[in-house]
Amino acid sequence: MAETRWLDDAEQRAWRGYLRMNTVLGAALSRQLQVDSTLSLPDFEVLVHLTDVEDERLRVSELARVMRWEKSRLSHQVTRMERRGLVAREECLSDGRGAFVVLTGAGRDAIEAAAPAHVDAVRRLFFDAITADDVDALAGISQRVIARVEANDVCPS
Amino acid sequence: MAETRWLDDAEQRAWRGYLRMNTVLGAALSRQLQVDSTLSLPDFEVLVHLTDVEDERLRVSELARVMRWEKSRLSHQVTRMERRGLVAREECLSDGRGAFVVLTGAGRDAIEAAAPAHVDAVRRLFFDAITADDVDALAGISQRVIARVEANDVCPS
DNA sequence: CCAACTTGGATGACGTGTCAACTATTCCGT
DNA sequence: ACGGAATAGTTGACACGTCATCCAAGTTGG
Repeated sequence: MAETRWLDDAEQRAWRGYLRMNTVLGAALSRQLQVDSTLSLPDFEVLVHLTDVEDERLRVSELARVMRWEKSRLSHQVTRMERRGLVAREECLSDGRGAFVVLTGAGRDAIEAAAPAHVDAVRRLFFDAITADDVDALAGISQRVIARVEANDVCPS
Repeated sequence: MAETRWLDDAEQRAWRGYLRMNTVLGAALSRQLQVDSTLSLPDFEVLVHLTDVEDERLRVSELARVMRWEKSRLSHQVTRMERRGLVAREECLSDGRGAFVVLTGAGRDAIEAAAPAHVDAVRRLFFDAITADDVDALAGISQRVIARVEANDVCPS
């Protein structure tokens, strides 16, 4: 490998800014959820995907796939959520190995209560701070970076 | 609160893209470090700040301040790094409560070995994927969002 | 049919982060 | 000088993520 090319001034500004935006925005949104609701950000994501489907139930592996989570991560998360009654596990009759994750009434209540304030926070803290051009620019940047990273990874999906 | 205004199409694209860029880029960079070095991303950050100062030593609270980490978080991190010999704690003579975090030889070796590949990864996965205009746009977006979030928080810094 | 392989999922160990509680020192007003 | 408040730092409990491992149930080739 040739000698390392370090970041120039503009790049440093952008990189540090990006990192810091991530941390402060992520922290603010997750704190907002914890304060205004009974849900964490990971809880919220799981419940969003469950409410999105017909029967409010999904096979564990299918849920992991659409969320792009590792099976193990989802399994741990479901264990924690099950303990609090937000979801339930149910066995799959047609495949003895399989399991469903099922939305419970408490889970539905929780996300319905939490969603409006969360969306408001995203709008208030993010979209209200930037212009329509910024929105498009960011969408483009994201797509290009994602493509680059995934081309770099072993990416057999 | 009036009824919630949900995200429109362009906003959804930008938001999902942004979130996904965060996760894939963060995962790729932290995996790169773990594979090519003996350091994690948090290890790396701590060591960067220690190598940045004159004596390669900082008071715990000063280090926490410049990194914008909670004291508690830093204390846990230092405990783990101390266990691996990357840093050491030293008591402060002029203030009986205080403590220094000191870079060790092993810590210096570790970050010198890890830094080039990490910077290369940032360039390759991020800056090589976007244009100079994108860099400036992102810096601007970040600044505005950070300002907005910090205005929203209780922000007595 | 059955042994090898694959797949779905759970689990345990450990690193990381937050929050709340705690200890020990220093500071400060009277 | 002394008692209460602020400060420095650690600790423990718990949530979250990753990795490696394990197990049970399905699949498949001979």
